[in-house]
Amino acid sequence: MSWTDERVELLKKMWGEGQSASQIAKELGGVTRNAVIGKVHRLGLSNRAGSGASPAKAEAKAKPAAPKAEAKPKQPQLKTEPAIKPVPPGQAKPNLPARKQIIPAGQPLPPQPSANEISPEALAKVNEVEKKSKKIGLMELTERTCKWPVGDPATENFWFCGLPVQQGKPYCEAHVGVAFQPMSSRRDRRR
DNA sequence: CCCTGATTCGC
DNA sequence: GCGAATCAGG
Repeated sequence: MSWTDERVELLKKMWGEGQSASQIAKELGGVTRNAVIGKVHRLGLSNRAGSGASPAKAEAKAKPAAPKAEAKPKQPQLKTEPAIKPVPPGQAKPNLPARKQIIPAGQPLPPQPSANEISPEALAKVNEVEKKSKKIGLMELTERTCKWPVGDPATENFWFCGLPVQQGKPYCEAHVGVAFQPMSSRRDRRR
């Protein structure tokens, strides 16, 4: 892949938005984050690195509007999540919405408002992932392992997903998908 | 271990 | 110019 104008523009845009190099690379496709970083540097879009060096770099842009107001974008990953509706993984084995209300043997779920609609895609994904889950035990849980419980805690066949978590989240990507939902739009997922 | 950007240097 | 490898940090 080459750096076409469009790709460079997208790069600039995303970088300006504080997106990480890996995210940009992922979006662009065909390039690694290294490529993105390299390009960023060549474009002179370098960030103010706080590597202890004197950041006496004053950026003087004659730009009318500089939409950059991050105090210290050390971890720009933390974007303000839109309102989310956490769905506690009460039911160890996510079942299809055949029977709506399921009372798990373990802990009683807090009164679920009603709608428990999870996108079929997400559910399907979970089912697939479940096969590949590491099936780790409670002891093996770390900060980076998906803590989604599978099975009945009261029985032998109980484990945790254990796949790499999505950064910042307690679950892997698939399980994040069913645990967190955008407030208003359960419909349409990008990608 | 996961991630981040920064830099180098052969291509 | 490009980007993998490496470096330095969280």
